[in-house]
Amino acid sequence: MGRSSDCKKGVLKRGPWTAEEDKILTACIQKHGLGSWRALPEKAGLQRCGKSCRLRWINYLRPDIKRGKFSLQEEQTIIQLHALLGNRWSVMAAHLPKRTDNEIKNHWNTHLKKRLIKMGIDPMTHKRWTDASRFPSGPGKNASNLSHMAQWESARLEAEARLVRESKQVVPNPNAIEPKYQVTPTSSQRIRPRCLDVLKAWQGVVAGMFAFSSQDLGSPTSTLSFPDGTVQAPAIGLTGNTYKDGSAGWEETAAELNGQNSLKCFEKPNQMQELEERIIDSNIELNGMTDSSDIDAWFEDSFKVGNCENAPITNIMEGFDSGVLNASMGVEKATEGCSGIIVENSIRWDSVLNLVNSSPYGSPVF
DNA sequence: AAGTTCTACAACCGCTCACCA
DNA sequence: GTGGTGAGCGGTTGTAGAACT
Repeated sequence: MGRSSDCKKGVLKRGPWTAEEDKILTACIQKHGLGSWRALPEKAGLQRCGKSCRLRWINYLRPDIKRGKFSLQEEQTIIQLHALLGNRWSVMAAHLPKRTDNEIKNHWNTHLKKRLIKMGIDPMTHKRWTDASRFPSGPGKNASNLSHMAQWESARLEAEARLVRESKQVVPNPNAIEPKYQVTPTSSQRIRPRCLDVLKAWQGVVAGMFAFSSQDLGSPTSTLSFPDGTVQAPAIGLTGNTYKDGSAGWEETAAELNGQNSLKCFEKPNQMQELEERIIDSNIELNGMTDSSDIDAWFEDSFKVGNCENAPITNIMEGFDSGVLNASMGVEKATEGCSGIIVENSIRWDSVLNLVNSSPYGSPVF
């Protein structure tokens, strides 16, 4: 199907937006709310197509956008999400509060992708180009992983489909803008899940791979320290977090855990309750790095060869039981897998790479 | 100082999907 | 069931400014 771009019709203005146009567009949206993008330019008196207005608003003018440099946490999250999701920028944006898909996409293409290439890592597969021996390639392991991956993918698709179904009944605002700008979506507006909860579950599982020692102060990766000290998990899209500039982040994500749509993929409510309580009670800790050379060094160091003898991937995947995502089990097993080891950055990133290698990326659904 | 190349990112384009008549 | 329409998504392009020669 498809249709021709309405931007081509007539003599509509194109190219960079002027401050005056921004002002007009913002004023119009403040006055009338978000309705039909197609009708908006005429309403506002702008010589732009609706599509252009939408893009300008979503990527630049929207009040809830955080601009500026990406934090290390954000970069880590992007890399991990990219490994899991591929180029699904909008889904990634849902996991990076106040960042737009366009911004994430640009940052990936201009920064992260290049850094990975520089380090000899294929940004598409997230595998090293050279040292293939580092990845177990025995048929048995592969078959095992594939089987688990199939389970995981099945569960993921099921949960995603369910969320989409449910989101059609509940009507959240898809734009996550300040209340004063919010409008009730029309029936024709598609409601997309703000955040795929199954990803949280995945991240919960992934969290088990990063049972960092509190002694590991050299890393900028934030960690969660649970009161009972049994499980530590990174704050990767899963929990509250604090950026190095002091601003709080991820509250929204944490808050979502309390929401009615949260973590429906967990069939056992007590598992989620436990996780939820731990998140709420957790102390967020961030080891900040401010110097860019430190950051580069860390980034490179993060991908240096290391090894965790008790490779957690298989264990984690075993946490999936017939499509039921048993995050708790995954965390425990993974934690156990590397217990007693002072986990260094290299090992941590090895885990990321290992995870990536076991991720369903590249399958038709991704 | 001038010309060239590189980089970052805003904006556009074409496609797909969901909704509706 | 079918086709038109609006909106969203991801890939790509255009361009301004920075860095380099």
